[in-house]
This record gives sequence, structure tokens and C-alpha cells, in this order.
Amino acid sequence: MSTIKDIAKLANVSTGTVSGVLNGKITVRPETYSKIMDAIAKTNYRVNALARSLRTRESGTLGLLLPSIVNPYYPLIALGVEDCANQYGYHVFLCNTERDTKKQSEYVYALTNKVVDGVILCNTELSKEDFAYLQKNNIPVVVNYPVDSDCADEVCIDHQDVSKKMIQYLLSLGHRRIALINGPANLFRCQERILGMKKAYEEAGLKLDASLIIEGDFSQDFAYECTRKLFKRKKPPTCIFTTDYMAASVLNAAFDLGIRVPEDLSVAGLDQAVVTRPTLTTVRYHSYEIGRQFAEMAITRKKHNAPLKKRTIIMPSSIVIGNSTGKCSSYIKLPHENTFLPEENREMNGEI
Amino acid sequence: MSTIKDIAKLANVSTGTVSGVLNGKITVRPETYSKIMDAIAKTNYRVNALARSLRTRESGTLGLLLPSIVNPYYPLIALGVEDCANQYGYHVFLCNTERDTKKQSEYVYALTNKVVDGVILCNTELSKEDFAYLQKNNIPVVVNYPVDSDCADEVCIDHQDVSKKMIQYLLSLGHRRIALINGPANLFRCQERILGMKKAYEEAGLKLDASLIIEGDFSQDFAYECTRKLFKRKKPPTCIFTTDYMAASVLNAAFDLGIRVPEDLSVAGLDQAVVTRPTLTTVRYHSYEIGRQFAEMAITRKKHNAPLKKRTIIMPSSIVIGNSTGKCSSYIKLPHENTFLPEENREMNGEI
DNA sequence: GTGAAAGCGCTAACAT
DNA sequence: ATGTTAGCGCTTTCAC
Repeated sequence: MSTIKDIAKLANVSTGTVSGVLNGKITVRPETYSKIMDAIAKTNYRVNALARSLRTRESGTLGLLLPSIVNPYYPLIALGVEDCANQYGYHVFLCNTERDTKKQSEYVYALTNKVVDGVILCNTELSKEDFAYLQKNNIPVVVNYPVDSDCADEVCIDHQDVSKKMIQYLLSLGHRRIALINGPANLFRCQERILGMKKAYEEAGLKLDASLIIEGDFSQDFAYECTRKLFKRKKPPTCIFTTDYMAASVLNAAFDLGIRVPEDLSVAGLDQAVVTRPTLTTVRYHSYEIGRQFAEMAITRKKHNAPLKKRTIIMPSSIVIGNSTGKCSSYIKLPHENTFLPEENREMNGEI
Repeated sequence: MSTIKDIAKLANVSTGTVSGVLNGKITVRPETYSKIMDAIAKTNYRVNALARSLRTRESGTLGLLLPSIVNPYYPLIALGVEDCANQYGYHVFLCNTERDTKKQSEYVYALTNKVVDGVILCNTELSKEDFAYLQKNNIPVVVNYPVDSDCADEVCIDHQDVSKKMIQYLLSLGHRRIALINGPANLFRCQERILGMKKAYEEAGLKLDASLIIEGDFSQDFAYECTRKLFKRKKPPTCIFTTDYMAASVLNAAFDLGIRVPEDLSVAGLDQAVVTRPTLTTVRYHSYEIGRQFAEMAITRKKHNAPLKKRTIIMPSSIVIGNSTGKCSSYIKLPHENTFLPEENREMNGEI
């Protein structure tokens, strides 16, 4: 490997000149320029990014923390992050934490050691210590959930609103027993989804059966088993609302149970990450764009020398109606069910 | 950020001692040891990996080139690579090339600049120049297809054998019009799959309709459209064989066309990356393990100081029978079809 | 066992 | 316009 010194010697100039030319920071005589370029071509010279970063304190790398890479939602985001980063000449360390707090910490510290220019926390809620550590080291942080810090940027989705609107839509189809297969209850977005659901019920003057809000772990296995269990209940749901990845599993479970979708069960997803039959009613998040925003935020914050005020973007989202949801029917009316109008429906005061 | 100098000053020792202790390369008096440790704890010191790498020429990072990240096969591999790398204290640059030759090149050069300890080329067939460049820079390279170089390791799958066995299985079900929705014809594994298919037909004494071998681009859109087109043919296939990601799309297309799987059409996949209904007959590759092997190879090659001989591993694979394949029937016998035993079948000499 | 000092390859003042 | 030089933070001889 040739170094800047070799180039300087070959071109009969100083290393400073070579460096200046390479970075477009100085103007030189055309003669000098070509001498340098010739030398570079001859030696196949390439900058050592490590040495450069050591001096400039810029590494041209971003760390992207994801809770999963198997859930198809995240590759979509990673794609956006990567594309945008590449456009800026940046690269991305992919850090798949598997929702493991320890792995999260390790990544945070490892990334700091490697002097990344920014860290993107996608659905990765760090501990106070880890977050503080990033801040102390002046590493630009971009998150997709609200944080206290004034100097971390946020690329968010109004999860509460999304959830509320979807539930409203499902209620409008006549569903009164909607199960929410949620993620871990301590996560912000999961709490928001519950709130949105509650609001939708409240505003409709309906009461919500709390047993239909289920805390899961975002895994397909859980969703599958959960669906089976729901259908062992005396009053199974007429509709299941969950993330796309889990919804795919719900569809499979329904298939295996001989439950028709949407005739017997409506299924609604969240984040438009899977392609199924029947097609899924879901919420489009523009994941790729979210990814791009993540990178954009991190990089611009780094490039900005002056301290930047916190920036918050709420990304748009829209409900996409598929074939997995339909009017609520009573196909799976169980023997023990009241054959009269169920009490839930009565609460709707004839709005159906 | 505190440096090794700060620690040295605080502990009243030299930087060399601190460094030696930190890397476990020297033994010091317990007293000295605790002085250093105290100082480190007090200052929250963390090594600067950049500076260290600049000296040691080891960065603790691997570059992983993938042709796609949306195809669920690749996240699975990435997971394996990452986990194994992490165990060795390494990190992974995820490089999603989208099968774009230019992006591939750019990544190769960028990674070299950043002084990666190894590059994993997963289904990424580099140009001669790019490959040579890596070799010239002494960067350990691991591939999953045969390469000329004596010093690149190979973690392969016997694609020909896999393809042959699957086709044999499908033939055994009575299928005689099996369509192969393949990837780009210039790719090694795609060629191998064709060869395997041909062998299976040959050995069965059957002749293969070349028009059923279709060059695709691994995209779901292509697979979907391709399926539709196949069913516009006078003689549609009774079976479609393709990769899992595309197979999922084939299932969707069949659903949309009202074609029942497996009654009207059998579908077989490759790489066990999707979960569908009906469940897919596919080939299990142990993708996660492949990923681990990738990382293992790259890292051990780097750690080995003496030049290592080329290592080649053939990873096992096994056919997994799902519900997407079944005995060939004549459900979709079209009016123009001969009602007598089709000529293809006659070639089987009564073996059916 | 520990310290001093050179140097990895680069950039950025500061000279000229 | 170009050269000189210090130094980023670390490791590693080589002394002692």
C-alpha cells in the first residue's frame, strides 16, 4: 500500500500539497496537479480512511441499531439508511440487537470506540446510561421515539393516531371484539398503540375488553400461538390487529385453523412489510423514506458545526385497505354466545 | 474524551505501560495495575479504535456484501455473520449492492480504505479487477461460489446437486412440465441449477422443454408476472421451481389466478426463507450457519499470520417437503391439450 | 517491570 | 502556490 508520502516523493511535492489537492482544499498549478495525479495513478494510491479519521475526527460511518433484521420491516429501513448514507459518502454499521439490552450497550460502546459520526436508534430504546454516554461523547443521535434530550433528532410516527384510525376503521366494519397483539408493554410505541385503541373505543362510546390487548414480543411464533389461544376463548375476537410481520403469522394460524379471512376473521397489520394473500389491510409507513431521514438527520447534524436545535419530523402514514378485513359477520358464533344482539353492539346505540 | 496519555499521567506511569496492560501484553506489579485501573474508571476512558487500528493494521471490522437485503434469505445470513463476528469482537459493515456492479466496486474500494479485516462476498460475483484489488491488498476474502484464487475461502452449496434432487423429487410426483424461474444466467449458481435440472431429466430419460427455464432477476414482481405469463401458455407448467422469495410471489399469483396449490400447481422453493400457506416445499440451507461460517473464515484467515491454504466448505442442505407440492394431476388440462397420454410421459417408459 | 520515543498515514496550521 | 512540521491516539521496540 502506498501512502501520501510516496505520492509526494514521486511527484516531487510535499505531503501537504498532496493532501490539499486530494481534499480539494487548495488550488495548485495545473502542472503540479497532473504530476500528483500521475503518481496516484501509477501507485494505485488510496487514502487510509483510518489515518484520515484519526486526524479529522470524522469517520464517515453511521451506526444503525435495529431490534431485528428478520422482521422484514427493518431491512426496508436499513435500505433507506444505507442509500442515503452512501449518497453522502458514508457507510453504515448494521447493529442488530435482537432487543437484547446487553447487546445494545455493547454496540453503543463499540461504535463510540470506532468513532462513528452518528448513531441511529431505530425502535431501540436505550437505557439512560447508554443514551447519556452517547450525548457525553457528542455523537449525533437520531431516534424514532420521543426522548428528553434537546440534541437528539427525532423521526417519528404518530403511533397513537395510526392505531386510533385503524381501530376506527375496524369499528366501522362492525367489529367489536378486536384483539391487539402488541409488543412489549414498556416500549413507547406499544403504549401509544394501546392509547390510540382506547381513544377510538371511547369516542365511539364502546367499552374495550382489556383481555384483548395482548403483550407479545413481536415474534411470529408468539403471534401464531396467540391466535390459536384467542380462538380457544369463549368469545374469540372477530378481528386481530398487529404488526405486519406478526399479521402474516396470524393469517397462517387462521389458515391452519380453517378460519376464513376476512369472512370469519379480519386481520389488520402495521408497517406494510409483507405481501400476503389475502392482501393485508395495513398502515403504510414509507419505511424506506424513514430510513433516508434517519441518515440525513445524523449526517447533517454531524456536518453542522454549530450546535443544532432538536429537530422532530413526524412521518406521514396512511391506511391501506386490503382483502384481509371485512364487515363483521357472525360466522363463528359459538354455542355459548348469546344469540341476541351482543351487549357490545348494544352500546353502539344502533349505529351499526 | 480521555486518552491513554491522561491515564498515564493520572496513574503516574508511561503510556506504554498503560497500553501493555490494556492489551494484556505485559505483566505489571499489582500496585501499578490498580493505579491504572483506577485512572481508567475515574476518567471513563475508552480506547480509540481508529488510532489502534492505524498502528496494528487491524480494524476489527468485516465487510459483508449482499445482493439484496429485502430478500429474506439475506437477513438470515447477515444475522449469522454478525453473531459470529461479534463473538470475536468484530463488527460488520453491511453492504447492500442491489446487484449493481458499480455499487459493488464502490464498496470494495471504500472497505479497503477503511481497512477492513476481511470481505465476505455473498452471492456477489465481483469483476476480475475488483477481486484482484482485494487480493493485492491482502484482504481476506470469503465467497460462496468457486473462484480461481488460491487464497480466498469458499463456503459453498452444491447448487447443482440441490437442484437435481429437487427436480428428481418433482419428477417423482409425476410432473413433466416443471418451470424453473431462475436468476440472471451469468451467475454461477443459476447455471448450476440449470445443469442440475438437466441432469435430473436426462437420468430420468425425459426431455426438457427449454422454454420452461426462465431467466429472471430474483424479484418478486418478476416472479409474479412470470407466473401469470406461464399460465397464458398453451401448455402451462404443472410445477414451478424457484427461490423461496420468488416462490412466495408465485403462490400469490396462483391465488390471484384461482389456481389451487398443490392441486393445480405444485410450487417448490429454495433456501427456506419464507413462511407461507400452503407451506412451501423447499431446500433448507442452514443460512444462519452459512453466515457464521463466512465470518469465521474471514476472521481466522486474518488472525493467521502465515499464509493459509484455500479452504472450501460445502454446506449441507436438505429438501423439506411442505404442502405446496403434490402428485401431478390434470386439473388444468386445457381444451387444446391432447387427451391421450402426453408425449413427455410416454418417454418415461411406463415408469409412472 | 517500566519509561522513552518513534511512527502508523493523514491533515492543518504556519511558513515561505 | 507549495513546503515544513506538529500531532491525532495508539502500539511497540528498545533501553534501563
